[in-house]
Amino acid sequence: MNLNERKLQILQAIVSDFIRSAEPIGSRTLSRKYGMGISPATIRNEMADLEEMGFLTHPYTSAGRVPSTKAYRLYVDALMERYELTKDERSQIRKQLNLKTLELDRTMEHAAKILSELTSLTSFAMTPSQQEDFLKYVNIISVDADTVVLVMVSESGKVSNTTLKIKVPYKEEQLELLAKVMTYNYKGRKLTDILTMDIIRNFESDMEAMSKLAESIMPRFMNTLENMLDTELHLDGLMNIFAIPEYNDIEKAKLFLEMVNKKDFTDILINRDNGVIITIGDENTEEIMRDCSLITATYEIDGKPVGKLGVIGPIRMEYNHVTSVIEYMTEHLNDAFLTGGEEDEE
Amino acid sequence: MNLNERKLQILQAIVSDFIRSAEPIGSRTLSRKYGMGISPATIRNEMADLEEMGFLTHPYTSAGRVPSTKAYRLYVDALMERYELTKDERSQIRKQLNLKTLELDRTMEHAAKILSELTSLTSFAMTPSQQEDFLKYVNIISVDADTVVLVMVSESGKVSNTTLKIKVPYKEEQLELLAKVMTYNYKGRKLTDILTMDIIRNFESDMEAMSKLAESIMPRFMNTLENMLDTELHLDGLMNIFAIPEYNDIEKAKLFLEMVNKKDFTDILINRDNGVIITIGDENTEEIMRDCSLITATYEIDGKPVGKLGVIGPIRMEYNHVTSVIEYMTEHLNDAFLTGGEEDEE
DNA sequence: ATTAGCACTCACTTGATTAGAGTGCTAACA
DNA sequence: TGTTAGCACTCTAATCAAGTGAGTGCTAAT
Repeated sequence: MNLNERKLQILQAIVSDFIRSAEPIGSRTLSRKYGMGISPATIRNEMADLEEMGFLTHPYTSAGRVPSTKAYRLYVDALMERYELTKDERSQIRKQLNLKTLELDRTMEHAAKILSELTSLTSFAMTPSQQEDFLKYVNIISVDADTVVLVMVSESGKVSNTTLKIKVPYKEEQLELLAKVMTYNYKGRKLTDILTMDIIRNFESDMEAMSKLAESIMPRFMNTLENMLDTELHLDGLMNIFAIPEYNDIEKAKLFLEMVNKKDFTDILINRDNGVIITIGDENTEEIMRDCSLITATYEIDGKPVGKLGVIGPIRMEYNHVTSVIEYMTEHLNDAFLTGGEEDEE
Repeated sequence: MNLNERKLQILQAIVSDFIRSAEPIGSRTLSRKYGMGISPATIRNEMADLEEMGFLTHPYTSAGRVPSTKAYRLYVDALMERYELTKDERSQIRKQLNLKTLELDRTMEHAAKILSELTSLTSFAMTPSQQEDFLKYVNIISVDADTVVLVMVSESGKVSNTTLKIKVPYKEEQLELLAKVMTYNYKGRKLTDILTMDIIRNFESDMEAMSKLAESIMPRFMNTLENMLDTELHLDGLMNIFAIPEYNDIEKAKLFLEMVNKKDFTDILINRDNGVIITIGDENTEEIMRDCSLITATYEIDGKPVGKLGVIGPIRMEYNHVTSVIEYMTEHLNDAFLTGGEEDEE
């Protein structure tokens, strides 16, 4: 038995109808709705075949048919027709991504927001991992008699700061000097290298006069450095889950929301391949995501893949629409980062 | 008709029972459970009185009684017995609040987390409004040929930074000088004043050589300054809502989650009085919060009330427990800020 | 190969019945 | 006069039976 043209047509109709309605669809309805010149009985026969081949299932004997993961996969790979973004959608994306700031964090926040608005799903955007980043500048600013702010800037422009109390007496000039020395020592080093460098010890002992001061600052310095390496995940459209019939069950909605808020979820995203990746239902290896579909895409800076964005929702999602939006967005993000916010003014 | 001792006792029993069980309670059950030596019939009579006085209601003729807002109010003001925190609870609070950092943001995040964990409710913590803050230091750091990071530190230790592209050519020394001039000009000024100062214009025209540079930086400087003035709200325990029977309805849970995520909610919190404030059900003026109770408290820095934290949940919440936790936390926060993170090490 | 016809299945709706918890009222009691 | 026992009554929630309708699978006719 093989998939002839008619079978594909029927399967296509079932999948796209089910994506819209979330209701199992029967032979009679299908025949009426998509009047393809064949009787319900014929459709029934074809459906039986498709079921045997694993593309359809039955919730119970006399319910309509429901597509299986395999059917969605075929649909995504071959059956679905490409969705052309409307003018409004395009302009909304361009407008919102038209970066006012070069700050990745805020841009990503925006990206997630647009994505969830356009797809009515839960979206996410990850800032890039900074593993390959270099330290650029360190400064220590005195705020108070015993309080200082430590500011670090990385090559990629990420800024991190931390406030701490100094328990040893110090002079402003000492801070300034220390900051200069730190900058001098660590400038151009990979953040990850600094964390493992012995240089810190040397440094501390070298500078007799300021060793106490350095001692009280270094642990926090390292700590903040570590934080700079963390990727950050922005979620948006969390509440969209409530509009989806599949999650019209309090328990399911809860599990979903807990899942995406867990750290595991970030890890899952980090470990996904680059490019636009769609995993449907039980194609997901993680047990908890078995009745979701996940679409992720990579965006690039200077042609290097650095962060990810995408959506997560029910298996029954509008794959064509969602992928179109995501593709358009990543292209536009890439551009935005390349041109470097040329349009930085009102 | 007035509230004699027995009526109060009965009311107290009803409220505390209902807080635990969420089920309307009848005379017979009450008599059995809290064996207060009077028969169900007598309790019924008293209940009828209490109902007439507006302390109890009936969901329908033959259901048990349910406390009204008025009853909760009386309960909170006079009836409930103080809850003593357990050793575990105390130590958990102290441990978690034992600030490793002096950063308000992170501390508040922690505070919200503890609060939601201990109360099983949705909690929040607000960073203080910076209206009374002063600018301390400005620096401009070159990251790239045409990219700079603007760093600002306020007296209170809040650090804000923003990255921007400079379209005019510049030298590192110019940046340094500009930063120095800006610091010199704005240091010690109230953030809000700087925003309205004419001084910017003067400054820009005074420094012929760098006016172009300044021009491209100033708008963003002002912008970031504005952001520094914003209060930030940390929410935690959002998912706790799903464990509460009152919100076992997908629609209600949704409304609740949307409410606390709206900006309005922050405004409501900002506008509340200082100290520990409890508003119960329809005591809340905001329509949307009519079937919630809100408990907020203020914490202080140097004896000055600056931020708020609290919980929001169903009217039927453990007021005694929650208020004890909140009180202990605010005290401890006050201390923590006063001593200034003395215990800043492992 | 396609289709009409038919018996059958199964979730869902509706209505009726019942059990149970609780109330309000009255009359008896201490 | 306050308290209590007794009783009729009310209302929800759970259970059950019957009916409805969309859908299926199979068979026989086209």
